[in-house]
Amino acid sequence: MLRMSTLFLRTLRDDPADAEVPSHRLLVRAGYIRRIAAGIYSWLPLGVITLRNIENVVRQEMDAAGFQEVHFPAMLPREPYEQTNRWTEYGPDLFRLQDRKGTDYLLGPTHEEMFTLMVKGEYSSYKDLPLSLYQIQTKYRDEARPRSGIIRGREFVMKDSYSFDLTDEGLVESYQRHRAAYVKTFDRLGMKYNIVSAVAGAMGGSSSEEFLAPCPTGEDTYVLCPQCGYAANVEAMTTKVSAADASSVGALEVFDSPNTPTIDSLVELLNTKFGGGYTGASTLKNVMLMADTTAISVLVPGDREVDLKRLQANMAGVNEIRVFEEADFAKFPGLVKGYIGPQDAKKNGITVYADPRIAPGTSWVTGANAKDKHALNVVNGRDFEVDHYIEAAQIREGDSCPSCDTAVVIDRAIEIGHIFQLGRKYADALNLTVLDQNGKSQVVTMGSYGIGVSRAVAAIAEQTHDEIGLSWPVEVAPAKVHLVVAGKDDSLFDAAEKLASDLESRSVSVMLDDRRGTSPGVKFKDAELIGIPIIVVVGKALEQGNVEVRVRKSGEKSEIAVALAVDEIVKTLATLK
RNA sequence: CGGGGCGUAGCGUAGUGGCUAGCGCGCCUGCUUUGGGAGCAGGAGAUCGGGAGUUCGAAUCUCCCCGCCCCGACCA
Repeated sequence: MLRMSTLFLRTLRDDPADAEVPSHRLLVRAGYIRRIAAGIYSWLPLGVITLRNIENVVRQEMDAAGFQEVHFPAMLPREPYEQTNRWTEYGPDLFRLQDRKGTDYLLGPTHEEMFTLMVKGEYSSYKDLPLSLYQIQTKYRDEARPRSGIIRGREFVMKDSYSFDLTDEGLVESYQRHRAAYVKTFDRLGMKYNIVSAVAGAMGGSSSEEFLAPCPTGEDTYVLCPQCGYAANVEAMTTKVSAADASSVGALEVFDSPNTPTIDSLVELLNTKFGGGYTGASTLKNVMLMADTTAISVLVPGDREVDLKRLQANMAGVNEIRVFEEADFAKFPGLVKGYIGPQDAKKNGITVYADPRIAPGTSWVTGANAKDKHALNVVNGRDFEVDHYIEAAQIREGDSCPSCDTAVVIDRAIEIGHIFQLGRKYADALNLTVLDQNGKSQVVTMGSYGIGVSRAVAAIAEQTHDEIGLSWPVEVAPAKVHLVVAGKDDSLFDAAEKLASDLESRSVSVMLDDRRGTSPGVKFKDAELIGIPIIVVVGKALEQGNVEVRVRKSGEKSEIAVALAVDEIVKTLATLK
């Protein structure tokens, strides 16, 4: 039982000045967390209990799925990360340190290497597979910009699992088992979430999905189809455009277009010169970029920007994409800034990437590779060639769903889970092999699965709070019942003590506000701020032998005879999520 | 890393060169009060982020440094 008379807790009446998003503001005000440094937080008793509750739900569901818990240190030696090249690849996001002898260590940002090596150390037969291991552990990433309280911290608690299989089919099965376990976990945590397709990215995996908790303060943008349920991270959204028939399009025509540095000014000129009907979407934008050391041009419709994040996510093996600078243009004298078209790309030694919207046979207005000149009727496949099609254009609300053509909606969310099929990258690098039935050595294939446990505290707070405070789902709350003594009479305190122990004997955890001399108003405000799902008031109604039961989320109140209160509360709890 | 903002008691803040750095919340003592952040009286609590400088005099002006927040870049 938590007693407020002695609980290490101080609620704040004012919002902390450094907190902006609701979860951060309320978790600090209600005394769950305190900031220590940018992106680094301490957990006070209420916070620790809440975090543990989430951990336990996660742990129970992992165990129920047959995955086994292990634990690694947070501080790790350099060598394994050297072998997978991540000591270098991870870059400045990796916290590094040295011991007294000058030997390098790191604080683990994720533990693929350690899990791979652990399995390698114990297992060497196909008979031992499949295997899934997990841990709940503190991770460290020196984020360029920690933000939004515990939504993106530099130290955070994560559950990470890894599956080990002999075959690709086995990997798919392990992946599905993790997916199912995640569904159960997030359901129990009372979260709203969408499972969206994600880009596997540099990790080299094939299939990847994210569990996104929708909320306005989320940092991830995703599309959702209201018709068929298609959901994808913006980066993974695909565009379905069919080829056009260009046989009736006239020959390419170059025309004078002075002073048309922008798409708008070009469209205006087109409409004056060639009659109405031209829009930004009629024009073809040529964006020059450096993909590592290669100069590329990316084609998108003139009314859309290139989404560098999407482009990068879809460009395997490229570390850095940046826009052309003056020095780059200087190296390609054939490119006339502001008047670039794909027609001469080959001649200029430029690799052409095009968004799928630039379908074969489509006809465009674009630069003519000469100052103050544009070209009309520039047809893909006839007047220029595309080397690679790639999802590059910015996605908009109303774009059509790739599976059913309905207009999609765009929403924001917090990423709370990510599952993906890693494949053999780490097993290869660290030489994790087992003998198969024929006695032949086979490289193991892996999956990797994460849940942001401390982030889930924030995500749940974001999704469930209201204007007066937090409002936890039953499984997560630091206690199930917040018992408030409203009044000064000893009989009230005695009745509350009795009710509290009766509840606890029925496994209903209680936080008892047994503070003497604290006014009822203060106790009510605190209860609402702290967000325990049921608030029971032992006060003036006791004269009639009643207590008042309030449901935090709905605000419903009812008076119940003390004798019936425990049963009634147990019943009410069962109806709440 | 680029842009913007900020740093005064545990929290929220006032104070643009001049007296002992002010107020609210919280905290301590006493009395009163107890169903919606109580009242009165008394009290404790500050290296004004740090350093250097300008000045008779600096929280306030100048320079350097540190830290924090927001937007963007970045982020399996």
